Amino acid sequence: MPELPEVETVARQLREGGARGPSVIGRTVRAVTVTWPRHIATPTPAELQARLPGQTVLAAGRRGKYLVFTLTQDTLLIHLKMTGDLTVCPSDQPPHPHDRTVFHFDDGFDLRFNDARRFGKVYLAATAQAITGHLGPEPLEATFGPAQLAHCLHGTRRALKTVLLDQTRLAGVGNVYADEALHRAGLHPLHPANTLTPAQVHALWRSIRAVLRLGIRHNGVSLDWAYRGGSFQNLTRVYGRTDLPCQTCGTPIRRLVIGQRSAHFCPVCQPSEAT
DNA sequence: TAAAATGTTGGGTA
DNA sequence: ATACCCAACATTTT
Repeated sequence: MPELPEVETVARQLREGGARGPSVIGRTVRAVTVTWPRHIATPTPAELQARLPGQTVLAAGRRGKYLVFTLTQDTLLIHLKMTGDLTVCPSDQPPHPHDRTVFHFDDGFDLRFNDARRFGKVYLAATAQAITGHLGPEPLEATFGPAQLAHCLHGTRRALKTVLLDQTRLAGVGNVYADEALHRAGLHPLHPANTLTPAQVHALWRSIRAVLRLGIRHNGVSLDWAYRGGSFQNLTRVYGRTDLPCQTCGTPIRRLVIGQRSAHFCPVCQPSEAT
């Protein structure tokens, strides 16, 4: 369940306690079970299992689509990729079918990383920066204004949709929220990124922030078995609505494949400028 | 059965 | 050197 609002929802729930179990803050790792070694991106599984015990969780947050846990010595980062989810529960609770990496705390609770597709990754590093240093700016930061978005779009003729998904240009936006933001801004997903007028950049900036905030308010998007607990899927205007009427103008929503990802848009509200 | 699904990365090509 | 495309990762669901 991977985009910024979904990751933000998980981070908040793990920090404050909630739908994913009690808070992780203040708990100390006793041991780590690794059932799928390739889940551990860095360091080696053995080294991770040696370094984590004894470290206490001091903070839980998010950078882009990475969950960031600040520990006593190191920083633990988790990327949920397509199907990952995290929950805190008593250690004696029976495991779920796709539990992969389990962090056992010394107080009888576990932090369980469930991941059907096994694309998720665990990182342990001295600083978060070592793992997230390549990411672009955070779209919801107070300092992220239209000028910062213009910089993200600068110097490439690639499709807007492709650039919005490029985490090194802008962190956190994924397939659902990119489509929704482009629809609200009235921009075609294939529009070349470096040809927007200042007014269009401003509209896109507002749309991105509005859509991400709305997603967070609704705890993200629930998609079948992969992620549960959110309701934003009921509010999408184009994503997953192929052939259904545009809620603005009634025209059937169309679907294109751009950069191996589906792009949903309204051909009337989001006209293609070129040719 | 074929197709598609929220994401990234690394290699090859132009 | 840079920009960009595409296969690969592994599983489930429709």
